[in-house]
Amino acid sequence: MTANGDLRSRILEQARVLLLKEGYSAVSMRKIAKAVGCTPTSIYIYFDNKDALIHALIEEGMELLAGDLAKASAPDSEPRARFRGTCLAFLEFGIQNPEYYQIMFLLHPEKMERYPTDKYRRARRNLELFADILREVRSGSSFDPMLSATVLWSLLHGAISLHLAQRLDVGMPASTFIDQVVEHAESMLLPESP
Amino acid sequence: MTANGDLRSRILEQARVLLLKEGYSAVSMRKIAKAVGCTPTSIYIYFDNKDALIHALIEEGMELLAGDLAKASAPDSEPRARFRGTCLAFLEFGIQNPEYYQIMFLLHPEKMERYPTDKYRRARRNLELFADILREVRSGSSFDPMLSATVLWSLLHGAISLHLAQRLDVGMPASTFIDQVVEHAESMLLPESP
Amino acid sequence: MTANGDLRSRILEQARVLLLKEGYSAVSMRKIAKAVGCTPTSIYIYFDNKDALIHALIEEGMELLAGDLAKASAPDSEPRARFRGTCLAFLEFGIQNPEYYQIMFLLHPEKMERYPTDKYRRARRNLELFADILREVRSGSSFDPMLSATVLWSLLHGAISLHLAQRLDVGMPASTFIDQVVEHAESMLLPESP
Amino acid sequence: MTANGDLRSRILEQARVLLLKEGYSAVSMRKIAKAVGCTPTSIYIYFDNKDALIHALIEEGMELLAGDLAKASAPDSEPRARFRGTCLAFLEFGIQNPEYYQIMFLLHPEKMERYPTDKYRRARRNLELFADILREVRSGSSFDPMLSATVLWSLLHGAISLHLAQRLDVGMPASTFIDQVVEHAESMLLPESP
DNA sequence: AATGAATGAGGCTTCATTCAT
DNA sequence: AATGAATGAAGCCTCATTCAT
Repeated sequence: MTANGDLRSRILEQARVLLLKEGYSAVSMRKIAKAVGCTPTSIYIYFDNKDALIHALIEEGMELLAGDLAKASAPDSEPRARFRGTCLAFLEFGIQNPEYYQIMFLLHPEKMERYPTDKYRRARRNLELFADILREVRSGSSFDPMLSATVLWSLLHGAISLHLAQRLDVGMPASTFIDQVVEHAESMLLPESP
Repeated sequence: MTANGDLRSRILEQARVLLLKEGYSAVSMRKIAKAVGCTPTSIYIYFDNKDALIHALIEEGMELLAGDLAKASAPDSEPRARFRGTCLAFLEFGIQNPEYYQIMFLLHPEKMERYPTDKYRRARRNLELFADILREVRSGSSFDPMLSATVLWSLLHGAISLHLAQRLDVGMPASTFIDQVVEHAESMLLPESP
Repeated sequence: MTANGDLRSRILEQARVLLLKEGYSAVSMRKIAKAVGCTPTSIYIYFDNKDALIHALIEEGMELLAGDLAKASAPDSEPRARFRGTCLAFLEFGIQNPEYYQIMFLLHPEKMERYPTDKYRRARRNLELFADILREVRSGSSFDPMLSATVLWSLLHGAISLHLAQRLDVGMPASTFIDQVVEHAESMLLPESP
Repeated sequence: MTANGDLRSRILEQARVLLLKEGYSAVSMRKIAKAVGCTPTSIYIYFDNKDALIHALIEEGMELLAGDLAKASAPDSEPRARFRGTCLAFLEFGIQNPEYYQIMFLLHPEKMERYPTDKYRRARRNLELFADILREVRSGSSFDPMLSATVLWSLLHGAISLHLAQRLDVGMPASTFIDQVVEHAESMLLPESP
């Protein structure tokens, strides 16, 4: 029983694996159960329904992303470096964890009817983090930090989305693209270095 | 007799409506048929299968977008204005036609197995359009136009995606956000105007 | 129009091709129409329904088989040779024309509800042919020719059926098997040659 | 609660009944479910898919036939009697269990795509049984037992097939025909008894 | 804590056929 | 002589979920 973790976490794990391998619409209670080695019914012991399971997964992803971003934005470095580092951390989270990213940011709320709205507020915090960094790095100049953070988020989100949807030029390595995105983010938001 | 217009276009229309109201995964042959007021079988008179139907919709969307972009990028105006106009046109297309945008740019190719690859090339042309405009507006400076166009596309795509997913600050009017995105796009890609 | 025969015969031809390529249950009015290059509706001009089409095909097959058997049983040769030749002709008809053989002898009458019973009588004539040959070759001895012919038919039919169902030993060439069947037929029905 | 017996065997039973009444191609999951009194979905609890259901039926038939043949070929009788008895047992199995015989020997492998090949090997064993008996009864004479067994099988199979397809002379009682087949089998394969 | 049995709804698709033109 | 439009029935199968045990 304790051998390979408790059932709840094994369910989440296999759901994630399935998500990664076959995409959201191919994830079903049945398939998860088969992958885990239990019955579909057992899943309902730990999760009210399929949405609740997905939400738990989103929760996990949020935690992970929050950790990555916190590390990258730690105030022990020069502001511009923190800006770059945080952008990079976000981009890399999306590219390294496509299954989390998909359910966290690519799923339409229409599919998440039963998702308690307050959970979404958590995503807002990432925005505030970006706003904070921008405030610091552009101290003095007059601008709307939340608005700029939103635009920045758009850029990063768009870059990840296109990459995950495999709609980017196939010839270009991901790392090159990511670097370029960060560079453009800088020239978009940071004052020309002296 | 049932109503007006030929069945084929009514099918496409209702498919679009459903797409808009309930999202891609809720669009089914049965539901379309019910919305149109015909039998599912009838749909197969006009479309080989579900994918073909979706692809016809994509085609329509591509046509529409191409028209919008062509108008906006017409060479009868000053380069910077064309840059702004084209960005705006893309953003507005996405926001005004969420159902088209979704199937055109948000669907994973995994769901589009039967989509002929040459159709995807058409999407690439939009990228080239942006690259052309960038080349013109930044003539002289050394940079990779396709790469910058890709980053620009990421920004625009990200902005539309977040808007469509209703993940933007609810307080802010869409037009404000759009304007800000275009402005940021300028400062990201255009040389500081003297 | 006259270029590639009239529609009726082209329909029959393509039905036969389909039957051969994909088996009975894959033959549909739609597929035939597509293969012919006309609409399913057009088929109904020449055939009342699907069964009628199949019956026409059966008719064709009966004609062909009758021809083959008539040639093989022509009274210009020695009785034993005619016996051998006629058996061989039947076996070869089945193996060379699996599509005809299938609908002529392997389809259950339950699927042929609308088949006029008098058509089946035609098949009986083949039986009589065998009976005639047996009568001749075993002139004098007392036996029931029709009964023996029926048993002979069973042997030949069984051999063809197993071959067509690919249930025979894969290692053995068809011609070897056929020869053996004829030889066994002889020892089953013909008096030991002096 | 619905009735008696566990659902799995009731499904198999009704499938058999349908097979008998309406033929293979009329056997559908829906019809089986309706006959049993459950939903089509329930069938999938016990069988992975339609083929698996049919294969289970084939399995049952194989078991039955194997039992019949084993009893008939038991080495407690005189060789010639065993020969006769085994032929008779095969013929009677086919005539008494038309629904089993149909799926076991009359279905084309093309319709049995998902049928594991090793299951077919089981059918081959019947052939070996006949070969063994022939070896014994014709000890001494030089002949190919497997080949002769195959021809014998053709005869028996053909006889059953024609009977099941109702293509035999309607006037003749089945038992007469069967007896004649066995007698002819003897004169085909056994040395003239002194 | 977990299962086995069952379901109703719905997924895409193909069938033979008809009817007005 | 031929078609285009349409249909109702049916094909296999998967879904999330529930309920009694």
